[in-house]
Amino acid sequence: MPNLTQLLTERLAPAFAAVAGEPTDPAVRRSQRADFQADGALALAKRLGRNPREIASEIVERADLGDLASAVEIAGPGFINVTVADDALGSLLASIVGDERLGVPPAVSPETVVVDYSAPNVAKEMHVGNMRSTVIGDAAVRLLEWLGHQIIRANHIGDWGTPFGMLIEHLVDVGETEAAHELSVGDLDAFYKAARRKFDADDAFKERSRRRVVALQSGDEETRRLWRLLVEQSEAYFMAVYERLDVRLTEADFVGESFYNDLLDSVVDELTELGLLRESDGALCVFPEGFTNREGKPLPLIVRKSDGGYGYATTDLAAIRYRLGKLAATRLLYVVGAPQNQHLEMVFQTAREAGWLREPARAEHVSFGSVLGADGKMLRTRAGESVKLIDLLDEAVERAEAVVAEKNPSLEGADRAEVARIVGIGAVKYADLSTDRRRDYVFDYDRMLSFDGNTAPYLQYAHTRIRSIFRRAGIEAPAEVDTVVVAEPAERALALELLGFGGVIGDVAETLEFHRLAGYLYDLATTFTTFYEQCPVLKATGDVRTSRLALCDLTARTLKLGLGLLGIVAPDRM
RNA sequence: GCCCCCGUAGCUCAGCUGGAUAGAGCAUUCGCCUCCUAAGCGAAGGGUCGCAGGUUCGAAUCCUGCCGGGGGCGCCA
Repeated sequence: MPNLTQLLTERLAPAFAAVAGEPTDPAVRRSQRADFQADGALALAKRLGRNPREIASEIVERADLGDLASAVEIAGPGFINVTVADDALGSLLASIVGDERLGVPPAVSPETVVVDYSAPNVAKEMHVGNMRSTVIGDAAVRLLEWLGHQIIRANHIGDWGTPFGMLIEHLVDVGETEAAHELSVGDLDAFYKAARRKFDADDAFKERSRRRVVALQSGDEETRRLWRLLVEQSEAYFMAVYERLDVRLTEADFVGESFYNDLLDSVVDELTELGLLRESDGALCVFPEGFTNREGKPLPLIVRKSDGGYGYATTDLAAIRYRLGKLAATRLLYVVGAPQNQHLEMVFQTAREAGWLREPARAEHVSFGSVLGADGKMLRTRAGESVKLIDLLDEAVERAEAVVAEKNPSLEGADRAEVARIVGIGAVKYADLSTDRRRDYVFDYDRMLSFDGNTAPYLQYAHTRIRSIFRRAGIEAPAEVDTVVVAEPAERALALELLGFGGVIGDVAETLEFHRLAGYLYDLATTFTTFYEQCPVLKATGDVRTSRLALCDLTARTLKLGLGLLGIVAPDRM
């Protein structure tokens, strides 16, 4: 069952086409004056050089809205206002009562989508920047998977490059057992910094590190073993953080930079054959169309450094070629911070020029802004260091537990701890997902854990409140209904809101603007509470009671599903 | 110098391909618990949509130029 906006668009489209002489978008949207308004007549009038109200009335005469609309009016300069018939609302809702997918069909043409996200660096702490990538990427994975796409999770961890000479030498100095311990308990920054300190202060160590890089790159077995130890211990730690965060990433999703090592030579070969490489200051570069440097000259993407080594650009090119070729993906999502925008666009453009990236395949930079502290600057500890993600999460859960303990003293022990975890983690994720990802946002525990406003706890609570209706009454939600009664204004408003879910999902699947889904869920929850205040459920009788129960259940399921697609759990009680 | 992102109520944010009197939450003020969880609901006040032009029936939204904030601009990733 398509969503209402789509349904109205389909019904109006023939009339628009007839008047326009060609396919024309009716431009249907929700309205404050009526249920929906179609604004297409105005644009059409401009194009035809005619009076918009006349156009609108011709369209209305021709349009066959059948039983869908109870009133169609022309207002203002030429808006077509549509009031949906109560019977239509009732039967549309009834049709999704028994549907697990709430009326949202799977994608018509499923794609293979690679989602590149999280990407922490080996032997480096996970911080809030990794969190945004992880949380947004996880939401993308959940949503697109639910829509039936084939998802390949790509955790492009930083497991290669010059720092590893230094890290391995430090590992040797500290001793494998001790180093493994340090890394697995999550003291990654200390390990990295110690190595860095020695590297900066000790020339002999620096020299050892350089030789070690060469050994690593030439495949020296002992060096590779030590390297793998570093990677594995770090991965074990990352997995612990992912578990805490409750995201879908698994061990199998670690496909680090090192994975592409063997493919780098062939990337250079292919780019050479294509004539895309040029030598510049000793380095081999691609100069993708449309990018210039500060002198206005073509901007290079350095494919091979003047010392013969490869950098991250080459790895990214190998990865995009691999994903489009070997993995046959048609959609590539790079959930990476905004500063990388130009680099990624250059990689995409190069892939186009190389013929790897062709329609209908597409690559998208799912860009995001920074997490700021209360001072409006990048989030830091009092000591000025970047905040460990795991500490951030622990504090959120701790604060959530205090709030839960205060609000609901009857919840104790393991139950309370579990609710605190769900609320705390949910609050952090929701704060991240509920504002436009491109913008920076201020990290504020008090606001994100508030039960008022557009927060996870508010939505989670709205869900539990509905569940408690059924629990207290000792009844099940109706498995099916013939129709849903929408006599009261609050019932109508809720019905319209519920039927908007599919449209939002489609929109977000395309734009990956998860704050729109968040905003929808918040609107739904507030619309529900109004309904709940004005329309007694358990005290109602007959069909009214049944349909109100159905409205409650549909709301709860929509909230649970919607939050679930954002990676947030909606508990039954809290 | 060039490029990208951002600028909306005191604060934190929405505002979907330009559409009707710019919406929430917090904070402030007022009202509502013999009634399905008051962890809630209702109402009020609060806006030169950074500034100035332009496009048009119509601009927070599109274009141009400024102002302010952040980021990027060749061998780190």
